[in-house]
Amino acid sequence: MNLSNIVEIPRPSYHHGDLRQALLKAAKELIAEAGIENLSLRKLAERAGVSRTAPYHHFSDKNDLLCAIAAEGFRRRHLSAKATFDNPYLTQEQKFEDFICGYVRFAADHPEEYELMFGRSIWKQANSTQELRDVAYPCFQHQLEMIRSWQEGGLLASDSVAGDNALRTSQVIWGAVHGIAKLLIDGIYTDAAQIEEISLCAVKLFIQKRS
Amino acid sequence: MNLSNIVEIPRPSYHHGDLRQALLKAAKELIAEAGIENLSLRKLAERAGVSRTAPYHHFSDKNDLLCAIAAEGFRRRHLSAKATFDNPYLTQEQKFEDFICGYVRFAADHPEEYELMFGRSIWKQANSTQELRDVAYPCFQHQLEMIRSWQEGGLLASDSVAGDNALRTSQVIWGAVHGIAKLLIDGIYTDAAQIEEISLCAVKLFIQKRS
DNA sequence: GCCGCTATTTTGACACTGTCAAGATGTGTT
DNA sequence: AACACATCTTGACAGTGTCAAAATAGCGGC
Repeated sequence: MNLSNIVEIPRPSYHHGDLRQALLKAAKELIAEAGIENLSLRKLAERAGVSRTAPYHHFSDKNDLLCAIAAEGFRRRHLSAKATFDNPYLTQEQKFEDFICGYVRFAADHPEEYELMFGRSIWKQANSTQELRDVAYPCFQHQLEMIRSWQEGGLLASDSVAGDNALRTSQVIWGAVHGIAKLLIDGIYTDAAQIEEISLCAVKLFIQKRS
Repeated sequence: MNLSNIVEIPRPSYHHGDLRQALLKAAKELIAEAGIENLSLRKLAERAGVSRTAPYHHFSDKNDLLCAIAAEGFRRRHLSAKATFDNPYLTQEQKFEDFICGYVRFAADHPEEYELMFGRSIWKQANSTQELRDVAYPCFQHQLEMIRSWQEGGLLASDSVAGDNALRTSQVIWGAVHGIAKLLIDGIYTDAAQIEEISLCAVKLFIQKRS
């Protein structure tokens, strides 16, 4: 009945032509150029060629916009991690190594986006959007499943500890890559040249030794 | 010659009576109350009972002030870590466990201060004060020495890896506690109730297994 | 083809921020 | 008493996030 669906346009949009998407794109550019703390809604609006308050009809808040960008980052990371883990041609060890190294490299390659994804502002005090949580939690969950599988495969230790073992192990290993990434990004006592060495050292430390 | 040194006052100070110290104190209070991102120099000045721009005669910058507070945090943490490590009545294992648990507990107990110490703003792009670096680097160095000692004592693995082994191991372990602390503080996939369990799990994962 | 409804955008305004320049005020030294 | 200097205040500026009200554009129905 609807004659206008010959060409599929997700949102015809009245004035601008999908301002929401344009804003997200411009925001990512600005963040890549000058960092998150230098992103202002006004500069963003200007780059999108639109007035200061126009963004407020597509995002309730600055926080809302940041969450949307962060959600994209989680989607990308999740897909990438899944691809490696589901690759049937890789051994357990290779998958684990790729998880560690891939995680740190992801953060090092997109420092500003990573900072946004895990910077405190969007998670602290219930600032996180429903959308962000819907995207991020499956990502966390997937990490947990991978760890559990590596434990069952004997690659990672699974001595009895208090509480859920796989969860605890997952939190520690995630903490490790997260911490390494953060220290790297902030340039504290490390620099980009050591990424690979540190990641591989982490792999060695975590893998169950067998003599 | 100087008659006024009967009572030692570090800085007699003209009007206020050591405003610098008062500002640091007030700043720590405000941060503890409302978080770092809600600290403004104007509110700070008001609480200290002083005009908006008065702080600029004691700190060149907002960043300068933040660095000064962070430096205090590093001093405290350094002393605490040193005390445990130098305690002759503790075994290697106890010291290592205390290092891991103590680190995470420190962050969990003073989340705002920890966020300040390792929040990106003061380290990124050469924002760090000379004072801050002078305090923080010995702190980092001490961590490295502890790790090296635990490796030599056989508590931690020291398989040959690329580059300086103790340094790499130290970066990984520090990364782990740092990451765990960050995830905890930001409330990502964990909460305070799991601190001890996670820390102990980390200890178990890192300690060299002997069968 | 015109009218109204609603989605979209703009203009104006407010309170707040960090920081600078210039002036005022107190303190110690000569 | 007079000067130099440390300290603090007032005024100002550009920038920020966000709200309220007005303007504009596109769609349906008549």
